[in-house]
Amino acid sequence: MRDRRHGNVTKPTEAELHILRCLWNSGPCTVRALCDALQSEQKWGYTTVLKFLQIMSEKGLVTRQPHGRAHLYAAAIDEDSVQTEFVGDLVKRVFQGSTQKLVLGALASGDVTPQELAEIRAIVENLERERA
Amino acid sequence: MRDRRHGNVTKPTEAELHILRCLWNSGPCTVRALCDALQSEQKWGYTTVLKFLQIMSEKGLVTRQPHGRAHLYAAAIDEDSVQTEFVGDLVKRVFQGSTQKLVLGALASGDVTPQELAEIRAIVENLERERA
DNA sequence: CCGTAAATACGAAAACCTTCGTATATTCTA
DNA sequence: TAGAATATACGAAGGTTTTCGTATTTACGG
Repeated sequence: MRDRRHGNVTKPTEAELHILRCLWNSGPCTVRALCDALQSEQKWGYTTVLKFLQIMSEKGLVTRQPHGRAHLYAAAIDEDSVQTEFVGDLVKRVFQGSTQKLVLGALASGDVTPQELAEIRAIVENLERERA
Repeated sequence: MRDRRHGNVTKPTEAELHILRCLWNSGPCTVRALCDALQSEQKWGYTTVLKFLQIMSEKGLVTRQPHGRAHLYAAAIDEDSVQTEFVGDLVKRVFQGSTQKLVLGALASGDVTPQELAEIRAIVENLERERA
């Protein structure tokens, strides 16, 4: 098994992210169920999805267990870890290491609703209080 | 010329980012100057860097103009655009469209200094004021 | 028990990215 | 001016990702 691990988690590819998102949202699925669930965003054939799952299984991104004649696949890593990893990567690669710049960029680039802004402010204030 | 444009900007690859970072920091460079400047982070051969620049030129990521016997290459897109694009992409791909979650993730994952926190809070407050 | 449908395994083609090697053109310089 | 540097152009090898096609196995219905 190839091992591209860097810190602790393998960074999923684009296709793998699609599948993981589905698994995170829907919980463990069979290949068929995944295909159906993905129907709206991806027009993948059955064997394509299966292949991805096999690869992801090898990489340790999903687990699988028998379920009748088929298998149930489940995400083996949680969404937060992946998010944290991608953020860290992005900060290093395009924000020259500055998390602050990333946050600024996100706020600037964005469609952040007033409610979200308020929530973000709350979080920041919380962090500041915690660290005081 | 291949065209992978999605919104308006072509998303640079890993190697391309290294080069762009250099160009953003140093301004227009010859291939040789780039090689030297990259020496610390990348051990690329001359022709490798040249090849990247040729590809990037085709993609519209850099411009070039004659300069003596050689050429001067310059970034054709600014850092902010690229940062914005990558953030937007990340939000869509791993934060299910929520900029807020990205910001939260960044703050959580991170080594953000107290000063940076304060600056971020200021920005948020500013945005809130602007929108009020 | 047999054939049909559904699931899995295997392998491979095409695209993209990284990385050079080599060949060619251009320019100093001794 | 001939040879040595230096630049550029071209092409190709090797790795990863995406995407299926086909072949094989498994299970159920008649």
